[in-house]
Amino acid sequence: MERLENYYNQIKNSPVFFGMNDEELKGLLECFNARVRKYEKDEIIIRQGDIISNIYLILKGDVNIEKDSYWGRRIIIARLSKNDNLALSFVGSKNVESNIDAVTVSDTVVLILGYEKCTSMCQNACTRHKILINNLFQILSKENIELIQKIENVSQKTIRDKLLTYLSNEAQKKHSNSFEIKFNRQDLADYLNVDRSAMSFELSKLQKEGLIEYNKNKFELRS
Amino acid sequence: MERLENYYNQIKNSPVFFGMNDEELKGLLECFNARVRKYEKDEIIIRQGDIISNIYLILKGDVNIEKDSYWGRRIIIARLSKNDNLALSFVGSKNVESNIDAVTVSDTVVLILGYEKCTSMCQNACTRHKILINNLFQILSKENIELIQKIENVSQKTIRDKLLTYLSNEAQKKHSNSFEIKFNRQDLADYLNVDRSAMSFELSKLQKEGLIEYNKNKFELRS
DNA sequence: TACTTTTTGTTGTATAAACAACAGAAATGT
DNA sequence: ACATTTCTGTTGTTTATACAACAAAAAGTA
Repeated sequence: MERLENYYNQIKNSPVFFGMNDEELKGLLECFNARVRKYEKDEIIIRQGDIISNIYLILKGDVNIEKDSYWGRRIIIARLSKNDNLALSFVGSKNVESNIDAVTVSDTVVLILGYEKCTSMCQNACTRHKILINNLFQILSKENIELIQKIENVSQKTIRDKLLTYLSNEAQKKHSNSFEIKFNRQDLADYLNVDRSAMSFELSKLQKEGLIEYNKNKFELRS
Repeated sequence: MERLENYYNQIKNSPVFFGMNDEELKGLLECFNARVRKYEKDEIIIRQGDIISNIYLILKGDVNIEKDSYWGRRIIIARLSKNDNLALSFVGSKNVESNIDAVTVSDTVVLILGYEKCTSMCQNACTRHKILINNLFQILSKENIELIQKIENVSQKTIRDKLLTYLSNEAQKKHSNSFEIKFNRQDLADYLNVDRSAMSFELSKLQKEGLIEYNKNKFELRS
């Protein structure tokens, strides 16, 4: 059984609670009926159709945001990890059903906050709530920008362009030409929305041409 | 010259100012140095690389959110219209450059609010500011959900599936099997990320097969 | 260590889409 | 009303990708 206290420092430093002092944070965690929950690999945290009224903060592990298309083809919208939030936009849009699944990729620990209850109780009056909503606004902004970047990735017309766009963006995020990606080949293909084998083929072509080098999940962009 | 007063009622009823009384709204407009600006067709309101510190609210007209890909191919991320906001996520993420263009599709009127100035002045203290940030959080949530839906649209593997997914989503939004879309063919193709002529061909095939009927921009889904 | 399962890379073939070029329709301007 | 421009639909050809089937490598298990 995981205890909240084990993660206290991490929680305190997460973007959700940025700018709060200990007192405010502790008050908030109580007000929100904060609890920690553990999931195993391949468990579903959120399902399409769920109504979300909790804030989910990943404390440990990796989670796929997925969507199953009409004929069961899987689309990976995003890969989230430590300090990321799940389905925050459905907390903001009340009574809107989730249009995504959140599926664990590894053993995962999540902090869950009962958003609804607290906001109706304190009427947004307390300082900590003001800080929180400001933070949530900023977090959602970032998510938004990343979704736009993902749209850019999948909107390239060839597999080659999708790969190069994706890898360049990753290099930029990591501030280095050499970096590790979190996707395995199948997941990357589902993220870029292409066939895995065709993508593998294109990857080795890019390597042969000297544009990139890779070994398993370590990639390097060559000038 | 357009005057703010001409749009006062519309502004009052927009999602940005939802839940405010006249006094709060007027105070806010003043505090934000609200002004109205007119754009002609094909003008660029926001450019990639801009730092955004204003809130933009469309009062009249239509605006494309676009991105130019590496070799000048155009991607349409979204088509916005009356009561929608432009680039709100870049207001939330300070000092992040816009990664999109906002381009008018017709003559357009926009309300501009100097977000930065006001928030630094009033320190989030006033009631109206609390209402505002709550509203912005909800608006951003909706945008987020729509971006995910767009990802679903463009992630279909065939033109046919993209069209059917898009048209079904539109029908659902309009609560009717018969509806009008705002895109012309080229824009729709850029939105779905396919070749226009191939898309035209697929549309008429769908019509011949009896799945849809259309005339110009009016579409009907047949069971 | 040997065995099984999962992941990744390779190839050939069928298929769908991009592209180019054009014609007709619709909209716009004079 | 006419000319001009923009938009839409159609077709043939080229090209890239999905798909299937398999081999090799890596990871996991007994």
